[in-house]
Amino acid sequence: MKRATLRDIARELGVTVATVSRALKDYPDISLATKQAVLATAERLNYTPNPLAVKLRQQAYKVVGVVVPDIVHPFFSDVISGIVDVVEELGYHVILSQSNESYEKEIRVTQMLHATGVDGLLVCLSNETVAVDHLRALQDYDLPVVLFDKTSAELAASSVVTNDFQGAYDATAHLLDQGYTRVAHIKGPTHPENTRQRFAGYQAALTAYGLPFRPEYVAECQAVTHAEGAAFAQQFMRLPEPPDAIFAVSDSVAIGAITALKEMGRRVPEDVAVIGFSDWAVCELLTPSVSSVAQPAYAIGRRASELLLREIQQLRDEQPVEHSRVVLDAVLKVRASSQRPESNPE
Amino acid sequence: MKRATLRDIARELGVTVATVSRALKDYPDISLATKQAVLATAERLNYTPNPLAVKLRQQAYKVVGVVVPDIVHPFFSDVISGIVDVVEELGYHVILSQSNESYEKEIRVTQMLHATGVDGLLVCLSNETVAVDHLRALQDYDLPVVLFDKTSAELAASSVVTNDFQGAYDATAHLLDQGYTRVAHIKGPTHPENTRQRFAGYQAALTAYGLPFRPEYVAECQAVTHAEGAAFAQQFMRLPEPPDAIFAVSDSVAIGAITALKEMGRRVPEDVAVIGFSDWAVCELLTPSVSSVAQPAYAIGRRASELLLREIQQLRDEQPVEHSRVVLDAVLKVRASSQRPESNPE
DNA sequence: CTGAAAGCGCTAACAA
DNA sequence: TTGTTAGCGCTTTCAG
Repeated sequence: MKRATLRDIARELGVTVATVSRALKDYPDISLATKQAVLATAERLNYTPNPLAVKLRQQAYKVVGVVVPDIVHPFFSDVISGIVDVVEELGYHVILSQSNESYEKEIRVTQMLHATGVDGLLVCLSNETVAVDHLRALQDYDLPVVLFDKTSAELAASSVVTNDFQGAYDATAHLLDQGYTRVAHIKGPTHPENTRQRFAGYQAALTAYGLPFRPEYVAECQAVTHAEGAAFAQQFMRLPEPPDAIFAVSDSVAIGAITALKEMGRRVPEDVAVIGFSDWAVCELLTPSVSSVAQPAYAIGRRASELLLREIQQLRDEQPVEHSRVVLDAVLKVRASSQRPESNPE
Repeated sequence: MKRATLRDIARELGVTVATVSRALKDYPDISLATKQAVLATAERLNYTPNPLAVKLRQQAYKVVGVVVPDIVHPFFSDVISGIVDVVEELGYHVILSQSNESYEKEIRVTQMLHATGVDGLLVCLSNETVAVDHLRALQDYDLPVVLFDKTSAELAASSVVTNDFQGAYDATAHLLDQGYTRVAHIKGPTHPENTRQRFAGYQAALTAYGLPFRPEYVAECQAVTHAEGAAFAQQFMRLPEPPDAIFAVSDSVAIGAITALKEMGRRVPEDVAVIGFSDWAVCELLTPSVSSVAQPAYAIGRRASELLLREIQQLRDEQPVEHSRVVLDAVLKVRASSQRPESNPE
C-alpha cells in the first residue's frame, strides 16, 4: 500500500492540496463541512504526512545526533536513556553513533551526522580527542553542539558534567576519615577534563587534611581498564611503604585493583581500602561490595538534551544563543571496600 | 554561516544548478573545465548537499529505527552496538527508541518512528506485547520490519534469535551431568517466545535424562527481577523435598536466587547449584562466579541489520522480499555456581 | 472560505 | 556538453 499524500485526499474531495493542508492543521478560516470531510478521508486513507517534505519545508530535522565513545557502557546507556526520554517528549528523535574512543572516528561520525541532517549534536569527547576543530566547523554551520561528561574548554559550547572534583574530594576525604593515611590514586589519562578534576579533588583533600602529596602514590592509566587497575595495584604494593588505600578513577580500575590485591593476599578493606568512580551496578554485588562515587548519568542526559533543545529553539527564533555549564553533584556510595571495620580498635 | 546550496555554486560560476549537480556526481558528459571549476568552488564554499532535499528526491531516509524494551541493559546495548556498526558501513543511521516493556508505548514509538521517517524497523517486542497488528500496519506501508530476541510467530517477518531451547537444554543437562537430580526452573512470562523455549529446553533435558517433570519445581516470573528470583528460591526451599539445582531464566533472577539462598544458609553450589541466562559481565565477578548461558548479542544486532538492509534493498529494487529466521547458538559458560566440587565423594 | 502559485534543494528526463 | 523543465510532498503568502 502506497502512503497517501495530500493530493490523494484533495483529488477525492475535489479541492486543492492547500485546502487539505489547512483543514488538517486546524486553520482558523476553514468551513466546518470541508474540515470534517478532509478529516474523514484522511482517516480513511490512513494519511500520515510525508516527514521529509515537512522537514524540507520547515528546514528542521527534528533529530538530535548523539556521539558517545562506547554504547556498551552502563554510564553511557544511562545517559542515552535520559536523552531519549527528553527529546521524544518534544517530538525529536535520537540518532546514535559511537566513536570507539577514537579521534579519527569521532571526526568521521560527527561529519556524517551533519551530512545526514540533525538539528543539534550531543557529544561526549573520546579520550583521544584534544583538538575540537571538527566541532567548531559544525558550529560554523549553525549546528548547536552540547558537550557532556568529557568536555573541552577549547570549545565555546554548553556542557554538562559531573562535579568530578567534589566527588573525588569526597571519596578521598572519606578514606582519610576512616583512618587511612597513605591514600594512592590511579588516575586517568590527562586529556579528558574530568579525570584531571578527579586528580585535583584527590590532591585538594590531601592538602585539606594536611597530608603530603606523594608522587609515587599516583599512577596514570592509558586505557582505563581492569588490567591496568590490577597492574598498578601490584606496582603500589611493591613500594617500600605501600599505600593503605586506593582511590581509582573508575570502577573497572577499582575492581581490577581489588582482584589483584586479593591475589596478593591483601585483605580489602582491612589492609587496603579501595574506592571507585561511577557506581556501576556490579559494585553492590561484589564481595566485598565496592564503594564508589555515583555520577548522575540519567540526569546528565536529561540536562544536556534540555540545553541543546533550548539552543535549537533560540537559533530558530534568531535569538542570541546562550551557553551554560551545568555541573551536577556526584554522590559518594560508601560500601564495604572502604570501611575500616573498627577504625581505632584502641 | 549559512549552508551553501547548489544555487550558490551555480551563481558564482554562471551556470545552472543542473550542471553543478552533474559535475559533483561525476556524470559522464561533463567538461573537465567546468567539473574542476565546480569542484573548486564547492570546496571553497564548504558545500555539503542538503540531506533533506536529497532524501525527498530519492524517497529514502537512510535511517533504520530500533525499538528495544530498555536501552539500559547490557544485552540490548550490545545488540545496538552491533546494529550501529553494520548500518553505518552502508551510510545508514540508527534512530533509537525504548518501549519500557510497555505494549502501549511500543505502539506509540513504532508509529512515531514511521511518522518521522525510517526505511525499516528493528524491533524487540516488549514482554507485554501479544498482538502485533501495530507492526503489520507498518508492513502494509511497505516498511520492512525485522524482529530480534523477543519475536512473534504471528508476524510474517524476518527474525534473529538466540537458540534458547538449545541453551536451556545445555544448561539443564550440565546440571544433571554434575550429579544434581532435582533441578528446578524459574521461568519467564509465557508471552515472549524465547522464555517459552527456555522452558521447553529445560523439560526436554529432563526427559532425555529420564527424570520426571515436577510442576512444583517450576515458578513463573512476572517482571523477571532480582526480587522474584529471591522470592522463588525461598519458595522452593520451603518444599518438603527442595530442589538441589535451579536453572533461572535470566541472570538477574539467578543472582537474586543466590543472594536469597546464601541468606537462608544454603551453600552455592554445594547445597544448591544455580545457573542463569545471558552471561552478564557481573557473573564473572561475583562470589561464587555465576554460570550462565551466553547470548550472542552483538551478532544478533549484526545479523538483524543485515537482514533488514537486504529487505530494504529488495523493496527498492521491486524484487520479492524474502524473510528468514536466523537462530544463533547460545554458549554455556560454566563457572563456580553450578560445579559440584566433587561429584561423587564416594 | 478556498484556489492559485511559489518555493524548500535537489535530481533526471528531455531538449538543444 | 549544458540548459530547460518538471517534480518529490508540503506550507504559506497573496488573491479572489
